[in-house]
Amino acid sequence: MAYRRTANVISRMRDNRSKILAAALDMVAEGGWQNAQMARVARRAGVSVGSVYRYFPSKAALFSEVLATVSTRETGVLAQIAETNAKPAFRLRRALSTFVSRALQGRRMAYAMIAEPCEPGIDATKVEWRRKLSETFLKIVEDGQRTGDFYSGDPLTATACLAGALMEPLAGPLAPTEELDEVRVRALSHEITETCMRLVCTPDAACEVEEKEQ
Amino acid sequence: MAYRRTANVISRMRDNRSKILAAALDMVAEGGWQNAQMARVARRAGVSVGSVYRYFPSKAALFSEVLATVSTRETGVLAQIAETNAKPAFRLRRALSTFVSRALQGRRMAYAMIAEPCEPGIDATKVEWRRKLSETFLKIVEDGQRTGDFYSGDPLTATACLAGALMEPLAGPLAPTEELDEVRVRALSHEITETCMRLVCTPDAACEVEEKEQ
Amino acid sequence: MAYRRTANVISRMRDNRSKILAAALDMVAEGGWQNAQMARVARRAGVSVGSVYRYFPSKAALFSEVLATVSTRETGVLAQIAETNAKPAFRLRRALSTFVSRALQGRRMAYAMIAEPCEPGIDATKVEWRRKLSETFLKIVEDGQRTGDFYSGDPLTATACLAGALMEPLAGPLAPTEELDEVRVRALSHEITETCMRLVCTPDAACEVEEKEQ
Amino acid sequence: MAYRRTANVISRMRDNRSKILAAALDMVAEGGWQNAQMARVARRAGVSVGSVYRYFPSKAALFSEVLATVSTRETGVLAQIAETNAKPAFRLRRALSTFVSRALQGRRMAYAMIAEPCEPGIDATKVEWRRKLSETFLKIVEDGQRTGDFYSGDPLTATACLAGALMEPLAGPLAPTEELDEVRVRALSHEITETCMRLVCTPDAACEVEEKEQ
DNA sequence: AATGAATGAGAATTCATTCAT
DNA sequence: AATGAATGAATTCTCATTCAT
Repeated sequence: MAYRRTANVISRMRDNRSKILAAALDMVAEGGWQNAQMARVARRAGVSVGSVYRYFPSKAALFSEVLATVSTRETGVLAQIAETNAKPAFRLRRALSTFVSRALQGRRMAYAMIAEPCEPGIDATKVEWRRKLSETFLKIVEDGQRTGDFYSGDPLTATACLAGALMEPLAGPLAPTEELDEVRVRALSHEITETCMRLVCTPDAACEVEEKEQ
Repeated sequence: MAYRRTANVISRMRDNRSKILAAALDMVAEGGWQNAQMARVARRAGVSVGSVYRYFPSKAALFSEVLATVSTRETGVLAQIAETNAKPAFRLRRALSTFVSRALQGRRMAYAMIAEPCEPGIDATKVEWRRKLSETFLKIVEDGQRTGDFYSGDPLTATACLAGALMEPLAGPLAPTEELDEVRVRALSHEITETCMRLVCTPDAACEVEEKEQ
Repeated sequence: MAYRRTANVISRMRDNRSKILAAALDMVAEGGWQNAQMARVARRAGVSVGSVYRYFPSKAALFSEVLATVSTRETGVLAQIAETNAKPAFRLRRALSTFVSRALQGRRMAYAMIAEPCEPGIDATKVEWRRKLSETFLKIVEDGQRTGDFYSGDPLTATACLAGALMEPLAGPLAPTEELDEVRVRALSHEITETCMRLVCTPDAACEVEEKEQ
Repeated sequence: MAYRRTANVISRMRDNRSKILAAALDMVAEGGWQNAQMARVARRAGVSVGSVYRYFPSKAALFSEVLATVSTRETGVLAQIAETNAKPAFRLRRALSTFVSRALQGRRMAYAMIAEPCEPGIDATKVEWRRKLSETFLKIVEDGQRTGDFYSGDPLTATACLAGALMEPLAGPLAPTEELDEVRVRALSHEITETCMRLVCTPDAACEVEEKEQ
């Protein structure tokens, strides 16, 4: 009995923690960082404000975790691509276009992650997320440098540039006010991907891949 | 007499407006957007809160102007480089490394301009600053495409990528917590510049320039 | 246990809301709309400013409710009289004199309700109060028109005129600066009532009633 | 020379005072009491803020005078009617309908004078204006009582009631949000006038007059 | 007499966090 | 463990009035 009760309590706790985190994530996904007040999160999660503070020591901690969650999800998708055995240029192109496509879907959240100002306290985690995103490209870049398909040079700088070059041209189009049709999305996606490719990939290697893709 | 009186009043007014703007700019340069409260700005400028509102209709307006001032200053420097008659690749390399160097000096301000979240009301101007920065590279990129030194493709995407690739690898090092020595600054500067070059510039054209530079 | 706890909390909440409302009402009753600052209300109610905002979304909302409370109280008294089975003229006279008497007691509040300017945000409710006051007379007037004791004509205009004719001669005497003795109060009350009677009631019907009253 | 200079100065002073007063009046006539800030008045009058304070010791003083000006203008029109030799009931009806018509033209100003909350400091003058309006009817009422056309009773109360009965039903229709067409204006005007007549005028006397008017 | 820049007290409102129950 | 009422510091913005020039 005692054991089961404990188990229930723990699982209820897990539940609450998850519910709160999910609620917070949803709010950001819908209204960005501005939407994010502790009381609202609590209400949305169906718990009290006090409970939010039981599981998260502060607002910054909660939303940092939200950011980290999304960060992990997105970099996870890219990491899978990075671990393939395909040619580095192929993997890179795939990773880049995947990032752009996913951003242009979940737009509001992507905007929050990429361009929207957030609470100063969450800031550090945002930097971390950008670092992680860079890192995701690291394996691909290193592989490419090894095969000679990619330029040599400090791979950390290269990947950071990659991340920036990927996000910056998205900032405008992701803005909540912007209207995006299917055609524009495709064009944007292609253009950004190809431009970013050049950042690390020699023209020859890049071309070769394109042929293979077809 | 009347003339001088008027002149004095006007110059005092100019003074005050400038003093307020300068104070606001200094505060951002020292403590980022977080430092930015109207009352503090007033005190620092040596005027009353009301006077701040005489010259700037709102907090957002004041700090937008701060942002615009820095933006104009920085893009101005780059624009001068862009208008040179040198080879596009040369101009580009010069512009890129100038941007990085200047950022790594005024670090706190650069961090505010590049990575730190700001008030939503100021955000619009921040977007504008990023757009202007992209635009600064536009002339160079178009020239380079014309001469064939640069890759073809949508120049607007290319310049946005350029801006992102330039700023992103700076975000980490600029963070107020980071320690930077002379050596690291140089390495960083060189590495970022060369990586960004590749985004738009064919390897041949890029090399050629390097020789010329020496 | 749990039940009692909940009950206590709820009753405490009711208490606080009431305390705040009561405090706000008292302040108006003592110093009119000028006395009405959120911080002062909070202090007087013995709660924090934040608590005031927990129960009332804005200053306008709080004081609108104050106004509505008084409005309901006063029109309630009159409505009871209106629903009597007595002759319309009798009911009307009774309602009018009751209104005047009550106003000449709670003078400061009556002044606030009748003559003192209030914040524009509260104004809508003040208009509503005047409308309600008119409406209170509506049943009596319609009954009187049916029995032929009252003049015919648009009853809505008649009741509005009635309300105005009732309040206007009170505005001066209610002014906080004015001194009122018992005699003057009586005379005023009688005079106003009888004058207002004539607005809707034919002389014959009015007289008849007077006899009955004695 | 000196004399003429003085004369000029004085006339310029008169000019300025008038200009300021006129500007203030216009502002109220256009946007009500809310529109009324000293700086705006100054700008509109084409003088400096300081000059406004040269001629009017305070905001309350300025706008009290605005109120008094309009008050005088309106009561003046009514006073002329009151001084006629026509039958009291005729004069009264004429005065009442004139008041209503004029109000339904200059609506914004009428709203400010009758229904809109104003600055507390102007309050006293507003009471005064209402008193003056009452007083305007005094001569007519006294004449009517003398001829026996009007009911007897305290004429001061009667006239105050008259003023209230006249203004109250106007408060709603004058609201800046309300739409008024020609038909409604006529109906309103007639209804209010006739209802107010009954306040002081016996039915017989009132009828007689109507015939004469035709 | 005129100017208008400067003043600064005040007022409303927000929301992360705490803690008694 | 859960609740959610209470807290109150912090911040922006307004505008009548003053006074040096």
